[in-house]
Amino acid sequence: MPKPDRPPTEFETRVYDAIRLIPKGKVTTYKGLGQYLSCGSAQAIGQALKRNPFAPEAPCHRVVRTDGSIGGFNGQTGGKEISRKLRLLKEEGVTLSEKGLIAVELLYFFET
DNA sequence: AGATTGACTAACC
DNA sequence: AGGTTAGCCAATC
Repeated sequence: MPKPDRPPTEFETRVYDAIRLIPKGKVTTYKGLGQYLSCGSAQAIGQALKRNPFAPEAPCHRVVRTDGSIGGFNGQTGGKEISRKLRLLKEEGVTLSEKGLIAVELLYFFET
């Protein structure tokens, strides 16, 4: 309603394409994606992800912050949507603490 | 075309 | 340990 969808830009397409490569049970960070995309701004990545026009096809829930905290989901940085993200990850084998910190050996996909 | 925004980070205080 | 500042960069206003 508020804003009509628009065709994804080239940059966004690259982001979605990248996260699609993340296997189930693994995660990556905004920064890691940034390196893969040669983009020095993780924030720009986050912005691309928040729009996420491709629902489950682009597993944006597998992207977390560099410090291990959960990051955001569906436009929010806390609340209901975040809970959903946590649950999704847990079902995929990524155990998180209730605070959003990853409590297992991190299985980062991208990363140096 | 210029200013602002933001699912980020790192550096400082 | 927690709050602020500064840098980043694509999208949006």
